[in-house]
Amino acid sequence: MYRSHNCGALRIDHVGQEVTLSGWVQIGRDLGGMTFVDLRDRYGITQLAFNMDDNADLCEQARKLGREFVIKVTGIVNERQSKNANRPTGDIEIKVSHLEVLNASKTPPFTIENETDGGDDIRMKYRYLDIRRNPVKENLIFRSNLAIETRKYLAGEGFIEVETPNLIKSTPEGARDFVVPSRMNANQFYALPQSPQTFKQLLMVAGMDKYFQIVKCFRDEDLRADRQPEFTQIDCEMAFVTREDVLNTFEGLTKHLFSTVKNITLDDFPKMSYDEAMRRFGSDKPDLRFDMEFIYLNEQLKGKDFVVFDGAENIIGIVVKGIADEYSNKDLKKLTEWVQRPQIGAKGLVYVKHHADDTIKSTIGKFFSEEELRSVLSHCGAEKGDTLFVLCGETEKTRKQLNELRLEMGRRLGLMKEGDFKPLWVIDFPLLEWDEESERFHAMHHPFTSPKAEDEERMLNGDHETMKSLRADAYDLVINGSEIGGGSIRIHDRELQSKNLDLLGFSKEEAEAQFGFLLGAFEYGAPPHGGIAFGFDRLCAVLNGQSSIRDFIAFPKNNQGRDIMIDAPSPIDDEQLTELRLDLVKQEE
RNA sequence: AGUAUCGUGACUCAACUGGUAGAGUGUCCGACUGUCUCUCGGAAAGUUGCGGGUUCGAAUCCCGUCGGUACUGCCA
Repeated sequence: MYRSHNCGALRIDHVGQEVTLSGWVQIGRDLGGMTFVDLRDRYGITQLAFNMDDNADLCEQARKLGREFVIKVTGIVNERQSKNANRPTGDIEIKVSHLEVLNASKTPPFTIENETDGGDDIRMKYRYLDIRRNPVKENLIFRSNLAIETRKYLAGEGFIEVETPNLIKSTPEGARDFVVPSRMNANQFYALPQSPQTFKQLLMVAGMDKYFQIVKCFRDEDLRADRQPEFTQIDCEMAFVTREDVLNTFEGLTKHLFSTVKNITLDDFPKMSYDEAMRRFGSDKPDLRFDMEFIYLNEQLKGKDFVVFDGAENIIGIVVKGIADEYSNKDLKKLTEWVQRPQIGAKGLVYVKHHADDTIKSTIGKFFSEEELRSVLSHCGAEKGDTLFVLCGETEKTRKQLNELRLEMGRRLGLMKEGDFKPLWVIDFPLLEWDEESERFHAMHHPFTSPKAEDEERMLNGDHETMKSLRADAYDLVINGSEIGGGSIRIHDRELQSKNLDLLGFSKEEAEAQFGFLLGAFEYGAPPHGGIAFGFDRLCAVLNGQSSIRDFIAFPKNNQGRDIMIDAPSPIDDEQLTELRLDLVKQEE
């Protein structure tokens, strides 16, 4: 027997019992006459006590233990003479009578402690040691709880979990596919799924009614802190539903998860159209933890012979509370440079400071009288101490830039408070997106998304401009400015689906070759259906107020998509290549 | 692919912006009978990622390269 209890289990009531514990040596404290060893496992830390007077040999053995040795001990639970209130097991210790080293350990490259993590590269290389650390360990436990509660809730709602294949067919739409050569079918390839999209729709045609799956998805695109090449979705599809049914189900799921895993009760989620989100916040995933809403200032600021404003399509501002006296000219210059960085690309930054002493200072003082500036400030609801920031230019770009500034100011002023959760449904996304480069439409969500019922007629007959204005029955859940997931009501009519593929630039033959199986299925009684998918990794991170999903994944990949620990991807044998009938092209430059 | 930033003992960082590479943690040795980040004494440990260049002199400046991270492009 390796253990009768774990290292987090023993309390004062166990005093007198003989127990056996196994675990890792966290640290030893050698006091000469006696030695204490902290024994750690997933559940906690228990102190082991060795005394020279009781058993000198054993005490000598304990002194020789190094960090991260795996040991097994047997002994009597004793009440401590000096207790440690900081640990759940702090009232007791084990008076060890038997010690066995199950496995020695080299000194780890970084110490297994909450704070003293090494750099990212060394943590990833020794991920199995990193996971021994409390923060990472707890993240993985949190993830597990979230998955278990998701299954509980959806099962309770009558959903069934169906697995879909990982070796599927490559499609040109959307992200790049990871591709797997087929040995048995020479010169042909599977693709790993970017999502189980078509399969879950086929399950609806198959009458499975309410499907879900916690499933790995794969996209061969560049990585970010919140993006991995393989990631996990809570994927779901329902038949005979409207948008409201889908939203209600997943609002219910989200509330359930917050309440069971975080003990937080969420109010009903507000809804906002895509257009409104873009207009008020310049983003399709606005962070509603703070306001700083956009204020449109064409009327107030145009026609005063300031060419920059007069030539702009739109002039938009935000009011930042209470920084007028805090931000020096130098600070504002730095902020201006910040918005001028190529990543944001604003031409300049106009500000109007309303100081606490009621004076006004502005970059556009030359072009506007003080009275005019005061009137603008009051139009914007700015008070003493506030600063109005203004960007101008082409509407879409300006909104995007001002969104970045808004988020930056929110960060600087500490308005993104930990423990504050502001969910939002963004609805009525555009159906199609015009891509200048390829001169064709892309599906904004995906090619199976249904237009809103009232737009269906226009979709069938409209011209190019009409197509740009079509709205889809598509929706995203946004929490604290992070896109948690999205979905749509799907097309279930063969003709409408064909039309949509046609708009997306597929010829009849291409459409048949790529999606024939789905179009065919639609001819055998496809029910109206819709669904949604949540990014599971991102949900874990957002619930914990973190922006990186890596520490919620046991073995994540780095920026280059590499697994540092196992060193993948890697070359393969010539034999394997031959078997797969693959030739490698020499890399040039 | 681009931009920014970082790379210094095992780990985390410092080194006055060009003038003898240091500290904490860890490791090793020794002392210590109630510690719990034990304490105290001592020791070992560095080709400053790599390759060039400028200079009397480079961790520091320049060029290149490799690697980490963040962002942009990209990601229905």
